[in-house]
Amino acid sequence: MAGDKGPRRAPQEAVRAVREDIIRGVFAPGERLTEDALAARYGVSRVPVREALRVLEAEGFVEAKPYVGVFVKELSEAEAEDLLELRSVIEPMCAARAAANRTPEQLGRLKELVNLGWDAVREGRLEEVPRLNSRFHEVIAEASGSEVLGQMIRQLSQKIAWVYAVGLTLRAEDSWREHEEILEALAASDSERASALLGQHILRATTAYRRRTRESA
Amino acid sequence: MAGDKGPRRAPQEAVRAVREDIIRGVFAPGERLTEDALAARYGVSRVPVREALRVLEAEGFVEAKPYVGVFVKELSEAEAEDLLELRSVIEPMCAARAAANRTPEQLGRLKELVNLGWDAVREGRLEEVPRLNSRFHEVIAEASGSEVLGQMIRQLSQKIAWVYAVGLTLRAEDSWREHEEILEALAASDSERASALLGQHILRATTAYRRRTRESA
DNA sequence: GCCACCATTGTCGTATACACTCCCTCGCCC
DNA sequence: GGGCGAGGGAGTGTATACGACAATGGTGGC
Repeated sequence: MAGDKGPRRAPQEAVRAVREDIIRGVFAPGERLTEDALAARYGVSRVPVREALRVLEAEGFVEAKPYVGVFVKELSEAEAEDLLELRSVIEPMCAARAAANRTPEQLGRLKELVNLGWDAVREGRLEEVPRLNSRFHEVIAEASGSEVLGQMIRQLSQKIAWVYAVGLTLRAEDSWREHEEILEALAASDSERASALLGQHILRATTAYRRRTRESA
Repeated sequence: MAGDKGPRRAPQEAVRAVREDIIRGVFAPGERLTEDALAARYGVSRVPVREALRVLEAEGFVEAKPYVGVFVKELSEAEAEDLLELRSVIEPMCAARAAANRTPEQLGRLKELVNLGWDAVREGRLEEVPRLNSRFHEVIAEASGSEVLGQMIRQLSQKIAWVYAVGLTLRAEDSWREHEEILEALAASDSERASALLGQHILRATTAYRRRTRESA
């Protein structure tokens, strides 16, 4: 099943697969992940799985206890707040550089993502929205031109997506309307406007998250 | 040498060891790291070394090319700027929470680090200063109480130390005097002062770095 | 003399096999 | 009947072995 497509780079694929499954909620927080089960699930040996789990541990998605096993981490309310606050200061910085350094190719990908996002929202396929949301922000990070900044944002964005997925998804239409405005600013190479819009965008997302978590409490 | 002490967790030690060697300049940027050589260097097999290299790749210290090998990354001027700017916004946030959540034990460790730092500076052992510097900031991150924030700062701090180590170390006395003042603010549970001082501290460090890199250019 | 092609070598990628540790269960003793 | 200790099972940690790919050097042809 998994061995027919790409025998070249198994661990990298395993990292993506496990991380996606964690974000999508296939593996619940606190759940124990056995190397053997994951190896069977992805049709590879234990060695690539081990490497993948190590990477995910470094990224903060799982926690490994020696001779016991790896467990999916549990996000507390406080940590979710930290993630959102962190993003609220880093993303505007990123957007300002993206407006200056973006390439036409990246702009095209952003346009495509905005279209896909709108379609998903209109057709009610809300389970696809968080992933598109993450990708939109990842491309902006890539467009900033800074590899360090991009890597930081990438990890952060993935964790944010996780937080959102755990607590369901709301505020989808507004979010994608704002994405569209940000795209326009990037197309016009307007650094200040892009930075300001992204700041507002994150602020509203943060507020929405807080309101939602307080409702559930 | 390595097999007699702890048979429990070899890869974690390998990660620390390789990262330290990269930061200390034992492995120069662009240098090729062979798994076999590292395995022999630390007295373990290739498997733990592979896991360690994967973690370091996720952290951004090395880059792996399939079937070719792993290479120590090369930091550009722009990326160094990004790291410093990133720290300048994250650390004050971290200091404010540390002032509120610190434990007496953590405060004690900070005091000890300040003393060690002063001693190292006075006795002219400047090669030890970057590591103490990193640890000071890492303990503050730990004292913030946020695991997510702590992990972010930890990675960031290590890369900053790397940047500093590559371009030699200056401004040592001022840095540790400022560390002492920050410590006082933390002891007094003064969130605002701690945050403000750390902001100044990072700003001055950034300025010093920029000046130094422009002098060398 | 120069360029292209091929063999060789070195290194990574993966699978298999074994040793050690933790946890759970069963039996024994108090 | 309850608590404690030993034994077995499950799973991780590590080492070894083999296959796959890229880089390099040599040889043949042009």
